[in-house]
Amino acid sequence: MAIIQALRGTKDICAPEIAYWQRIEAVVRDCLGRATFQEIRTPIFEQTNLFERGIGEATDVVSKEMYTFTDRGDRQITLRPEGTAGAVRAYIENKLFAQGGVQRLWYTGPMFRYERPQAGRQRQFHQVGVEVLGSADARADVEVIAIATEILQKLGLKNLSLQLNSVGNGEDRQKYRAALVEYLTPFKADLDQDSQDRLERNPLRILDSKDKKTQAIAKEAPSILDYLSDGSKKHFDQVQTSLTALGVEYHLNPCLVRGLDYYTHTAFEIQSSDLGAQATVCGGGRYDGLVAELGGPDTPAVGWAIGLERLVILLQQLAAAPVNELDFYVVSRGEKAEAASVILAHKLRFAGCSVELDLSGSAFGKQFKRADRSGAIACLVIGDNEAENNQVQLKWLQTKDQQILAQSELLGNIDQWRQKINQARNQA
RNA sequence: GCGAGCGUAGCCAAGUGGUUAAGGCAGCGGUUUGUGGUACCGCCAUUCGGGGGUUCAAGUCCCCUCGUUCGCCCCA
Repeated sequence: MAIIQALRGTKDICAPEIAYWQRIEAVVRDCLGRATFQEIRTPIFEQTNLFERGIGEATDVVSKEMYTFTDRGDRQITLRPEGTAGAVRAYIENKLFAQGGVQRLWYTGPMFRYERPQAGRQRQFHQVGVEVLGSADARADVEVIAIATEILQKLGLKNLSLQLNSVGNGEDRQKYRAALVEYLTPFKADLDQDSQDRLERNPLRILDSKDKKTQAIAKEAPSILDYLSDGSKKHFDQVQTSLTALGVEYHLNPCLVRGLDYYTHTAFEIQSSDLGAQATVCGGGRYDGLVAELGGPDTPAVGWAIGLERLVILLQQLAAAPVNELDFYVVSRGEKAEAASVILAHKLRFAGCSVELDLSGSAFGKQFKRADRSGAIACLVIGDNEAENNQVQLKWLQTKDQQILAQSELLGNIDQWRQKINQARNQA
């Protein structure tokens, strides 16, 4: 009980699981790199102010989920709960807009929200996100959505659905909000408690309540799509037409409302049916007002974030983690032989082989047992005899064939030996 | 912040008030002092997340606490 453990809602990512993370990172880097996105690394904490202004003080994230503290210089500091605000701050502060044209940025790293942990939800979690700044073109929305689907597809994920909506511009939303409140007010007594509370504060969120009675009422509510201005409507039509032309399937969901205040026009989520209650794998949308809100030039933008823990959960359901392929397992016995073993192992690694060296000093029998379990293709044996003659015994673990070689022969023709290793591996 | 379930070895666990806490996997040692995947044998929890209480007697019942899981809320 005296052991110190990781804080609630945080965890260590260890051996078999780490393979999924590395695979995700590789796919993400590849897809975003080819689409000319530049990685940006911003601080993990920022002035509390940034999130209050950017995300919105009334949102749940800001009002009750932030890790906020005062540092030794009396500064109000918050561990970032999401990545967009920091990326936009960096865009403004570094005057990336001065380079002209469109900036395509991506980031990855830990985010922090003080919430009760649950399946697919932690206090420290990780996101990959993209932000395209400086274009109001519907193609930017489409590009970004298409890349998200590409990443998920290349990871082999199934059972995903893209939910799509438009929340219009500020003016559209205000009109719609008034109409919605007008519609809902007569039903107020029939709404669930949370929704009643939200009627004034944040009525749009009532639309995606999980309460059955509320859902039935929300189903008949006026749709935001009927309140879009001509410009908003045209933008959204272009997005939809283009997605269809691309073959990206989507479900129009007028009840989709996102929890951060900065969204305008296109809003979307990619959900999985294999995740339990926290079904959203990727969420994003357009945020044309945020850059100006944070003190930058008026700059339209669109982006998304993917929750990496949730991806890992899905990948784990699909297939076991790949194990590292091992070429050689080196066993040795005796003082001279043991001294030779570490040198041989290192030289083989330097030549490009993967090599595990048995350090146990136990009997050969035990070392062979471990060699067998290591998954290595070949075992290299150095005992007193071999050490005496600068030789090594090479044992093929699958066939049990073995042969004595000069160490110089093995190292001198290592490419040929590696070919044989690969042949043996492919036959297995 | 609210609700429910769970916490026995590194892992999976049996145990539902009564003498010494099953079993399996992994690990270590041996049969086999230079040759593995099988088999057999041995070792591996003075103690059941922590604290308090009830009782002649508690892993087992009660209270508190911590952790964990799932759900609500919210979101990635």
